[in-house]
Amino acid sequence: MRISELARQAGTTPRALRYYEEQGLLRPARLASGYRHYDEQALRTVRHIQLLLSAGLSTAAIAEILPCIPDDTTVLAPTCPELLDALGEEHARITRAVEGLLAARTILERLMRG
DNA sequence: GTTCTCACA
DNA sequence: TGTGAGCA
Repeated sequence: MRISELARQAGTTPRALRYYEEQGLLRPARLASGYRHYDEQALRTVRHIQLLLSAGLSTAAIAEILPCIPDDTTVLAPTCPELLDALGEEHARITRAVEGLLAARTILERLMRG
């Protein structure tokens, strides 16, 4: 399928798909016309990308994690043990971010109480 | 009509 | 990431 079709099925925009490619997250084939060509697998990959982005991961981190996710799975399988360290860092980063937000919320609550 | 690349305030 | 230009 072409870029607009994949974008439609994935609920995103062609712009975003080109960006993913630029970041090394997708490698669509090229038609003689120069148009990008995506297979059905691309849709699953895009969904994985969106899931990881929603988890707050950087495109760089996603580029490393993506190849460790089986093509046909919705769940993130621990196929690459060596990746656990990197994921642990992301987890720690998110934990720090959450703590920061909780602190910010506490300050706002105090301000609102007057 | 659709996609491509490149550039931008 | 959006938008527009200028092509093919």
